[in-house]
Amino acid sequence: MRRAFIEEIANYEGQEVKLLGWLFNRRSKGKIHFLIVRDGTGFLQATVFKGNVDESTFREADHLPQETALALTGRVKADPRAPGGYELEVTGLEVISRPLAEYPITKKDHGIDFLLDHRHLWLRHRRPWAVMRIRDEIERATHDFFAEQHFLRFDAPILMPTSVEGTTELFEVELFDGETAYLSQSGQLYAEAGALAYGRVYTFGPTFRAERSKTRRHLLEFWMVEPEAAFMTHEENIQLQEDYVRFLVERVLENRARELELLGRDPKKLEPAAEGNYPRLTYKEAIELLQKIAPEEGIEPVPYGEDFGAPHEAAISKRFDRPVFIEKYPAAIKAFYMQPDPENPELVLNDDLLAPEGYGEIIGGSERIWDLDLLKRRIAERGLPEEVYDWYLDLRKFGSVPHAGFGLGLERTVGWIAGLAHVREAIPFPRTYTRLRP
RNA sequence: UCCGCGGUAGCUCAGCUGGUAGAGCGGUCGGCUGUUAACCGACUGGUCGCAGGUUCGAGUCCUGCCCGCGGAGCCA
Repeated sequence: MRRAFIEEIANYEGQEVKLLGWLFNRRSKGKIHFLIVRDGTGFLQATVFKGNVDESTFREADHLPQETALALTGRVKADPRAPGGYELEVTGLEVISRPLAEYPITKKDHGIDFLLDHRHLWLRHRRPWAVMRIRDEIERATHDFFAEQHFLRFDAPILMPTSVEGTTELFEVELFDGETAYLSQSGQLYAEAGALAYGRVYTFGPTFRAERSKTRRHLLEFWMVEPEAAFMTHEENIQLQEDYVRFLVERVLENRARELELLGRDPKKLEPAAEGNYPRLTYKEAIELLQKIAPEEGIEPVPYGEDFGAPHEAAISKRFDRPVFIEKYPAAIKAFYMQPDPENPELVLNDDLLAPEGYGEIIGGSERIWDLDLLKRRIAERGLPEEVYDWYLDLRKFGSVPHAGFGLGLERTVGWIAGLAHVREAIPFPRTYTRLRP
């Protein structure tokens, strides 16, 4: 008999199949027991009728605890009364293992703290299931997109000798003989080496920030996609970002509609982002917009020359139905490696992409300085130690070309697309300021 | 680090002006041939975050501490 996966159960209508999974919920109506079974690819209602199975199996089916591991056999039936439209009419039931204790996650409400304490089990439930399937789709779409665009997957190291930008706090790791290394906060500098070696590369890996952040947008450990391309200009960089984000949203709408529905995420809110034509504001225009809307939004306007806070980003992104670019920030408030704007050297050729509905920044990108002398000058101006950038400066000595790239925060992107209230649900085991376990 | 809120049964919570701690869910048993977080009945359940204080008496009032949640800053 064929083993069926719930994801494809419609293909087996009328056939006898075998299902391997776990008991998720159980309801009984006396002579019919309804078993809700999950197999990882989905959730399916199985019906056990008195008379279809022997007496002892029928009795046992009414007493199985949640999370019993099961092998079921039966016929697949279409039935409008079944959630999802299909169910399994059970003819054989084998218990593979029984829970050894009372399962802690019940059908009713739980607080977020309790659920995160039991994250290893909570992952089995519907909501995390839907989120992880959306995350998987976004990761897969990322690889598909960049492969089509001639990008090489290029893995950056995680142990680093020093900070990339010299600003954010780093986690220290002790190596041998008391030497200190740091966990990567960005793979960008290495991606630049990759871009000059292979033309177009992207990194996809974990990133660490030792900040005492306690917000819905921050994790200590998160995943970042960092494409970097030789000969790419600021304009092309922005176009690439739009094409990429648009592709991600399209793919989720196409392949994960059921998961979005389960999460209560209205796909109509995502459709504009799948169309493209993302609006563009310069930093200066964004400051002016904030001055105009600050009173009605109940926020303080930002003086020219300062960076936006989270409430400002939210206020701007709320004005648009799709992601919005903000470009050309003052060089003074941005990283040392960003290329000056030829039209105004006080500005840099950078951009942030803000997700709509107040989800905030999901991308930060820029054209990089490719002139050796200018880069050295910027390193000196920021008081950064030139010797730790020796290999990075080499990239400007040998065949230097204009190049650009960006970083996309995976959990923030998943959070926005899935409509989550907090990024901690966008990763299997979130690491936050107050949580290291499980 | 700062601001705000909270900690009572395995879970989610109620507990008023101080008077011997309660509901729903879960679990167990029973009933029901179409349930949708099924429903109905019975049974099961407590170091009221910790320490000290006021009081005849503290879950409730006071002081200190611990832990968590939400937000800010930082950023993706």
